Amino acid sequence: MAKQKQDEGQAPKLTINDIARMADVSKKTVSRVINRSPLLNRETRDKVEAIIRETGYVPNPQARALALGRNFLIGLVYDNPNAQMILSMQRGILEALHGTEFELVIRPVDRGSNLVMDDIRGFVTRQRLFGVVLLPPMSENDALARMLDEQGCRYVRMGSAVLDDPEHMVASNDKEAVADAVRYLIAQGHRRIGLIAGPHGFRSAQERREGFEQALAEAGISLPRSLIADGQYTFESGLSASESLFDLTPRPTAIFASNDEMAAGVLYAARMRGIAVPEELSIIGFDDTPLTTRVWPPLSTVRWPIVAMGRAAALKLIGTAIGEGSEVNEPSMFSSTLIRRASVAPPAIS
Amino acid sequence: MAKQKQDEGQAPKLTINDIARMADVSKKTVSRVINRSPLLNRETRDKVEAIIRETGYVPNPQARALALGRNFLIGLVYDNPNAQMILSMQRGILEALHGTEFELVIRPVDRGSNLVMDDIRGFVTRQRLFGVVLLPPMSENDALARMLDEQGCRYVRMGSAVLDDPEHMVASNDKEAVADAVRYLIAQGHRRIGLIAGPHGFRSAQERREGFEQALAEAGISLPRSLIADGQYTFESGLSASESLFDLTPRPTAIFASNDEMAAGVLYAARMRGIAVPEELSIIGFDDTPLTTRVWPPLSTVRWPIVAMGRAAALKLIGTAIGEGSEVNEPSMFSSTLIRRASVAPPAIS
DNA sequence: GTCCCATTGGACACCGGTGTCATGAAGCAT
DNA sequence: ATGCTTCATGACACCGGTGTCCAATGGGAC
Repeated sequence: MAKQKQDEGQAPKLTINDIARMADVSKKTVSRVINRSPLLNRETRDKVEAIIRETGYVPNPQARALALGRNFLIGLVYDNPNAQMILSMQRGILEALHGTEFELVIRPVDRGSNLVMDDIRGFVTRQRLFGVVLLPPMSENDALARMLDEQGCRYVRMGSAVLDDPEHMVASNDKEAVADAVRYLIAQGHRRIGLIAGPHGFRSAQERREGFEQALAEAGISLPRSLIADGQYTFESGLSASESLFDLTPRPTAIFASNDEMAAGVLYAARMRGIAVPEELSIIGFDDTPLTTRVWPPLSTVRWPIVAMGRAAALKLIGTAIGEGSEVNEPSMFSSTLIRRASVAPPAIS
Repeated sequence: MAKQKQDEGQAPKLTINDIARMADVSKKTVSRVINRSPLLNRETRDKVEAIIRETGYVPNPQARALALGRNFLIGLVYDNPNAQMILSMQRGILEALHGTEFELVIRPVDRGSNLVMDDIRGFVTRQRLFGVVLLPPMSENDALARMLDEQGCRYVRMGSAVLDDPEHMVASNDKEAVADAVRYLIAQGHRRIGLIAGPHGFRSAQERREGFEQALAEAGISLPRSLIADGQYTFESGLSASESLFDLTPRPTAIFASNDEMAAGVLYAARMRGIAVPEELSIIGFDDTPLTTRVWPPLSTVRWPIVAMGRAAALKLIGTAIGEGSEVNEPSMFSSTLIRRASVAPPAIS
């Protein structure tokens, strides 16, 4: 059977012992070469390195992990409808991991389920993950953070929130960014501005709402409750939330949606009602997903540096591992910026 | 230092020896319990299981992998602009992996680079992956398949292609699905139908093109070369490809774009030119991404069962591992279906 | 009562690396 | 020439599981 496998042409896996034998040194010496130990004769090192290169030997990561008592797997935990965001995050994390021996293991979870906690616990303990990155809304769960601490699993939370714990948090200044966006609407002449808020319990939703309210307050514009509609960060919720805003008299001349999916919903709803964008209605979203440039007119939005934040999160995690005494100097707070596109114009003279 | 770590409240990791001591049996017996060995006294089993449950003991996967000579990591290799597709694929794979001890490790690669091959080789050998799922266009690389064979790494390719190797392939019938879509356009009365093809070298692009040509041939409609424009599966390429089709006289009354991104590009281009969709131009895309329902009018498209295909791919991979003699019976060929939305209408009477 | 077999559990080596410590050789001062 | 330190290397145990093989136990057939 074993022989048969060989016959299938599979390369027989080399071990450190094979290399040691070929180089006529002890396995420990080979181990020293692999780990760049400084107390090695240059000659010996070269000899062993040559053989490693020739044979294409790669140390077994499982054995290494076992001996070292830690492994090289980073987990990404998410529950989020925004595919583009998650993929960008994955990309950022992987950029940071590139060239290291870390790999990224992913785990989408179902926030709706009561078993999330157990699910994640199983995830980190079963594989003994080195660390995890938590995406919203998981990152807002403090019990989860405690559990990870207990399990001895490092973590970094991604959030659009206050920076209560820089070591474990990478955040963007959503509040200020939204305030900027709304100031822009006000500068264009809008006074009746609707908000489609994100789900209750999401810190990002709350931050964005506060930014919205702040900008209006600054300008001395009153904000009747009716101008705030609840959304769920989904296209459909944006669609139905707009309906209620459209029914108001007078109708708002601009709407800020707490994410792009909902902004697209607003645009779609406007189209169905025959409301011209941007002439009769200005729209601003949040996230700068590709969707914003696919629809007509392209949507103004707030862009946050997802990839850079993912990279920073990963570096925070592994920094403590590879950090040679140097502190982790990754920035923890990132700035979002307003992207101006054709979905905003001054309100029609009324 | 070690003590300090304890003080931080990290749960001390239990080993099989701890459990053995507590249960007053040998470690091998504990191992037997874990692996559900059938030749165990019921009493002993219960006793050990109780202790495992109480203590929350989880076997160290690295040690397990080392002893077993194989690990429990599945890789997903992709290079693809379609975020939604990749995420759906991840979801399908993870559904299949759920409840097993396998985890999913992801690796986006840059097809443009000459180092793709080395990159992937490094990926599978460094981590000694159990197997990988290859997404297009990686799945079309036969040299890659050979390399994986050599490395002793199982693989399953996802493709929209002929089923040359059911054991290693999960495919959808793109050709027939596209032919159906085009037949639908013909049935609506269209005779001048443009094609925006996918990138050269992509099997999916070729399949879709063949389906397109086949439907026209069936209907006895000639296809001048000018009605075929090249695209790159990106929104921008769809945009510019449409320009050349719009410049034709007479202008095509319908366009089939080989994916949704490009179809969205067509729609956008039409909007800029003031061409009404669907009155003056019908559009059909491919993939059924959420984008299709966000734009106006919603795009007709071809839906393929991504999640199910991902699940099938993963089951194929691990089936050989957990398969207790039972052959892997996952279907290898999946059907795509035409989704009719508002972007198609009979051509204007001309 | 004896023998044999089936059942159950344990001792031991092993997977492929790493840490600890000892050993031998070389370099230097005395 | 001797004694000491320094450097390079190797022997060996260990990480936490699993496979092999053998011993002990108990029950049934004779």
